[in-house]
Amino acid sequence: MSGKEKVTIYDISKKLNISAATVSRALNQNPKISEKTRELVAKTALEMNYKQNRLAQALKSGKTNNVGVIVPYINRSFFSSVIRGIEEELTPHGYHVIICQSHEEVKNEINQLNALLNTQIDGIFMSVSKTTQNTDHIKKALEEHTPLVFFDRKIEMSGVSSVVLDDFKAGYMATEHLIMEGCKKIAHLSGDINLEIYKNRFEGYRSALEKHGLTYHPEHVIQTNSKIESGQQAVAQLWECEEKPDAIFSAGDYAALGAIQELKSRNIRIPEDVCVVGFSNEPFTKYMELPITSMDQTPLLMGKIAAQVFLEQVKGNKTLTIEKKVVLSPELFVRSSSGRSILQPAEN
Amino acid sequence: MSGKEKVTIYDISKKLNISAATVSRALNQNPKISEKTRELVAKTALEMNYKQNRLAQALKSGKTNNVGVIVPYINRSFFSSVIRGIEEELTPHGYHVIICQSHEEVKNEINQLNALLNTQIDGIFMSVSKTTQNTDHIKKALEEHTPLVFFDRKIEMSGVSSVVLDDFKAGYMATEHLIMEGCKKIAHLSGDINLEIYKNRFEGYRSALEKHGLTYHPEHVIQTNSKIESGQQAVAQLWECEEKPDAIFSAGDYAALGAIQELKSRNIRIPEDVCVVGFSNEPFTKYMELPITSMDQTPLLMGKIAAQVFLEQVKGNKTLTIEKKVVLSPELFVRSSSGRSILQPAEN
DNA sequence: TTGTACGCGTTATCAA
DNA sequence: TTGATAACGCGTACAA
Repeated sequence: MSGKEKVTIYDISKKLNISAATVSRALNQNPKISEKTRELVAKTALEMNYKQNRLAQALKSGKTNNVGVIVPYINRSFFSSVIRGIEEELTPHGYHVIICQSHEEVKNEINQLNALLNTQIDGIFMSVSKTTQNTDHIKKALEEHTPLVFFDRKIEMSGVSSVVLDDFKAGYMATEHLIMEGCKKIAHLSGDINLEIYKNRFEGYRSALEKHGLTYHPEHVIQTNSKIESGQQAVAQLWECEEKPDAIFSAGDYAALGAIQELKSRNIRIPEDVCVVGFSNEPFTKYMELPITSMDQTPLLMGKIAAQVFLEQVKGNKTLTIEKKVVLSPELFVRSSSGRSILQPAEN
Repeated sequence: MSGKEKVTIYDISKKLNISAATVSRALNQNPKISEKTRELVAKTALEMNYKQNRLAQALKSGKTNNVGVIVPYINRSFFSSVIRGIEEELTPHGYHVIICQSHEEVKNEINQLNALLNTQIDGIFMSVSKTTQNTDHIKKALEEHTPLVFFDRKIEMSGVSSVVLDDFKAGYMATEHLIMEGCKKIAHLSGDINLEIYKNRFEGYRSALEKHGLTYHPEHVIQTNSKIESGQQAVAQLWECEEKPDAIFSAGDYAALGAIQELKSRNIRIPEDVCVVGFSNEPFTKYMELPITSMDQTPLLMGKIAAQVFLEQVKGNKTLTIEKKVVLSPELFVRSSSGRSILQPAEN
């Protein structure tokens, strides 16, 4: 009903016969303004349906109050939960979160990153794509002095903060759990070893084997991607070995699911004959008829901490860049796919 | 290495001893500029690592080249696929997509909507939250003359375009499929009837029953939410009826999953004793040991069409608002949970 | 306590 | 073909 065209502080100032500066000050709770005018302006602004033009404000102040998040996919439970964590922490501080997907393609990652920088974002949170080898685009971004926080999948560079999972520990814990369940020949479905996280999970697996005096069989380690099919193929390949595994620790839930499907089709009992552990604690792992044991990465916490690191960075002295590396501990949710000792199905 | 501070067209103009206006024109492929200066400017801009300040440009032009998408949750396969569709269609036109979540809360929906409008977005795509009854915030948004396109969950208002699924048809198809499989007593797990989509699915269900001469039992319709538990409870409730159902058409996949879990725990065979059909074609439906028949909402297409509707709107005459209502046809993926006649498990 | 004037980076209009 | 200048909407030193 009220105004069709955008109303500015100038319109308000004309109506009230005061200067635009006064209106601006009144609206921004500037202390040196009379209570009377402040109220009058507030009232009039409301009446005229005034909306602050954040573009102009941002252009002036150099701050947009927007932060960008770049993730491979938004529909992975892990990533969407991290985003949720960032949102929850940043919203009270007036920040708005812009979400971008790289779809695991560096090309998109570069585009999204540049788009965000061009839009004059106040900070960037990112988890690099699997195909990111060259890091020039990230180095260039750093030159712009936009705070950058890596989470989960980081790239090692000085001056950049990161919040990641202790993937080594996670790999170690998962493997040790399988050993405790009595497994002796534990196979590992690894992810792309180019990514630190998968390398660390693998190292943790290997270390646990060693610690417990189990021999490491290189042919029991199969590289998979996050697809169900690759888990199926991995099992097919593993069962060609003369030494068949009695457990599988998968670095991803989807591959674990595929492995389970393939094992079942071969009439191998789970967990009696083979125990399976996945990674990420995707919701479906607990929905399954045979719920899958999985490693939780505490994504909500990861997002919140990443946001806190960012806030410290912008609140602090701008000229000095602080580098903060946070490492979170994983949590194993033991379910029927590996819980031989569990009598009743777990609640989680 | 190059520049620490932001370089502007003014810096370039000083370096080349030409006016900033000329630089701007050269950069914007303005026809009345000599080829020589154009190249010179382009080269210098690159050298100086010039980046256009989109904020300033947006302030000037009134266009940000950003569009906003508001969905209840980003980690639902359906919504993330729609977003993907919008992205694919809009990226080639230079638009960038800002994603927001309402978490099914009107309060958040209002906040996100206002935040987007304040950021001077060029258009908004939205799927309203379940709790949205009052539509004042949307009406207010319309007054700002920002193109708005509803998808999936719309609110009926004149002058607003929408792209939705033919939910009546979907409900009808699902039910008819069950009838074809020989089911006579089909129960329905409905969603929140306040939302048009769920109401239409229910109407479709009812219409199919009628068409095929089956009696409608009100006690066979249970309202559920999108949680697994509500599906379990619904079955518990249904099996208290004297007339036990021999099929279940659920308006959501999660409720369908819960229903299946409960049926199994009661040793009821699927699909022999009871057939189950879900809705949304969430990925997990085909991962299950017993894959679930589900209705696909062609989300990718829905996103693309919504984007096209938006493009038509901004390309066309601004003063006249066009209203376009697109209705898409659903597609049923028949799987083991209802496919009695299927001998081999379906591929999809 | 309030007003004046300027700048943020860009583009568009008018002259030259 | 190019230059000078105003304008987009806001915030803020400086002056009053």
